[in-house]
Amino acid sequence: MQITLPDGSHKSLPDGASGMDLARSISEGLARNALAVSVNGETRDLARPLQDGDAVAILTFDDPQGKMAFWHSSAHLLAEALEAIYPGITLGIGPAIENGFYYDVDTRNVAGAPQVTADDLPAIEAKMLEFARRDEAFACRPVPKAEALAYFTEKGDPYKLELIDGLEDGSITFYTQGGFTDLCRGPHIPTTKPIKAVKLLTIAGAYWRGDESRPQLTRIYGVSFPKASMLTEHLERLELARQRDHRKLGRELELFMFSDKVGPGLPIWLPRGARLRQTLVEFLQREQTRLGYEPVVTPHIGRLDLFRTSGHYPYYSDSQFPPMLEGQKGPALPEGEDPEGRTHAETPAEAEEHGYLLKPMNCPHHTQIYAHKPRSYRDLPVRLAEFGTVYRYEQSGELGGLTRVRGFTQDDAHVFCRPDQVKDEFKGAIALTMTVLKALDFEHFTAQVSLRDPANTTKYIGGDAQWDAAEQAIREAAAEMGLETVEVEGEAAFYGPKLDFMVKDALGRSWQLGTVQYDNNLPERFDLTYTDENDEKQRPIMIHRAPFGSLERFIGVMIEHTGGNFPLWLAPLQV
RNA sequence: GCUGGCGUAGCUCAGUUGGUAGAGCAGCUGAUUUGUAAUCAGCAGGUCGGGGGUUCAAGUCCCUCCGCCAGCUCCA
Repeated sequence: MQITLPDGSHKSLPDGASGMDLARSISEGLARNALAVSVNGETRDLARPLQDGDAVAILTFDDPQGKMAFWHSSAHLLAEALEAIYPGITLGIGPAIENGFYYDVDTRNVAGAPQVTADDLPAIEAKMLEFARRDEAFACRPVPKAEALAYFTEKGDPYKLELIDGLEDGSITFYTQGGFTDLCRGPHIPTTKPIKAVKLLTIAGAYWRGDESRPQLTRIYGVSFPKASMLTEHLERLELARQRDHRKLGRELELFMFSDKVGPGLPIWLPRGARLRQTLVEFLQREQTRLGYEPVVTPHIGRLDLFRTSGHYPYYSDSQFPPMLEGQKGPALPEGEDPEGRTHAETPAEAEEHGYLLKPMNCPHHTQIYAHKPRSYRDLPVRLAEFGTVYRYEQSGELGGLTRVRGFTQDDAHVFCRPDQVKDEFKGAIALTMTVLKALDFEHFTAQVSLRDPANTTKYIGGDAQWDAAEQAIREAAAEMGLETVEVEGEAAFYGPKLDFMVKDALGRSWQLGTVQYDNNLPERFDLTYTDENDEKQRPIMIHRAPFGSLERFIGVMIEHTGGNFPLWLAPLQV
């Protein structure tokens, strides 16, 4: 049969040839830089014979699908090399990711139970390249479930068995290259040959299936390219990114510091950093004043009762600094979970405790400002803004630079409004956030709408109708502001859906900056009301919003975004 | 919190098989006034993250805390 390729050239294949055959023939030199083919847009399951009318595309490394197939194939190559060097090693999963690939492995059953360390990586790379040069095909074959189980039982690989257990019989495929066979859906490049340059970058622990209670595997991260020069460029880009790391620039530009004596995750602003920060604050304050926000100021601590009412104490004790108790110290907190995934319910002894808590957020305080006098529907929306410093006891392993800290200042505001004002308030908050990002030259950010988990609606408070309305209001507000969003189910807070702005740092890690959140929980808990036009009490909706998110994280990301070359109006050191 | 790596002057680093700490830059003093970070000379600066142990002797070995980094888990 005659295949017409996208570049207009023709290729003869025997009748009944499959997509795999085509891929194989292309890799033999028909098309330059070809890595893979897709048939009708699909890169998997190419075993089917090609038919007239099939749309065939040749994928190169520049095509996202081609790149993914390339990296995924590199992950298999990594596994093959590891098996060769560490006989008896057991394998978890090995996918392609945004910037390369990884494989999770367990060396417990290897003779001597060696740890794979960074020193071992060059030898593994060498082995991968050695295998790659053999030009082995990535051969796909469907396997009945029973046979798949038998294969990995024989091989002694519990992780693969667990994976197969969760698969439908008939949907299982194996990929084999050389002497290595893996459970895999594909897609892969036709042969190992194009993998010309490999760099294994880091090694880290990762829980099996992301579950803290399961064994921790060794995860080996790497990248690979079809040309050595591409790897060199990639590594140079990584190095440039490291030069922009805000922790490095923050020290060199004398913007902020940390002190072991003060404590981990507690940034200290140096004169230049404080000046920069102050300029940002003044900028946002001006914008907010124009938009009808009213500044308020509240203390850094509050009574335990305030946080009992808000629900933050003691449920989230794990992520808070311990309370300052008056009188006797309270009992140790018991283990346990409640349906909302909170740490534990309050014991009678704890309910008797009196004392104060460093505020983990500003909202409970702000509810008291709203509640200090009767509110009319004519007063709404009430917009209370505060640059409020909050304290959260983040896990030690999570701290890093300015992007994840234990004490930080939110450019917080809470809007108390009527249900019919929700959409407009979201629009206002989105507009403000976009204004801020634009003023600071952030062009590339994403926005995520976090919705309920449809599979588990019981953990959310409030009725379906209210949720539907809130989710719809956010969607419409974003659409009307021209904001492109990605919707993610199951990411909503238990008290309401939210909209988050995300940006990436120098190392490609995604951070949430600005946020707009719908809340029907705190108004209920604090029994907030307003009087409507019929002289009846109504419950306001509360909207939390922070265009920067936190000053610390925002400035951290901004340092990396600008490489320290701030817009002139922000530069702390002027000529 | 977990796995792994790391922790020597303000910064970047060197310190060989354990024998009582070095360099460059920055700083200070003096000289030089010279066309784009990087002139010359001199000086100062470290209880080698903290504590404990082994040893005649520890930056170097062991234990234990603390902190930093990568990833995982988490992120109200």
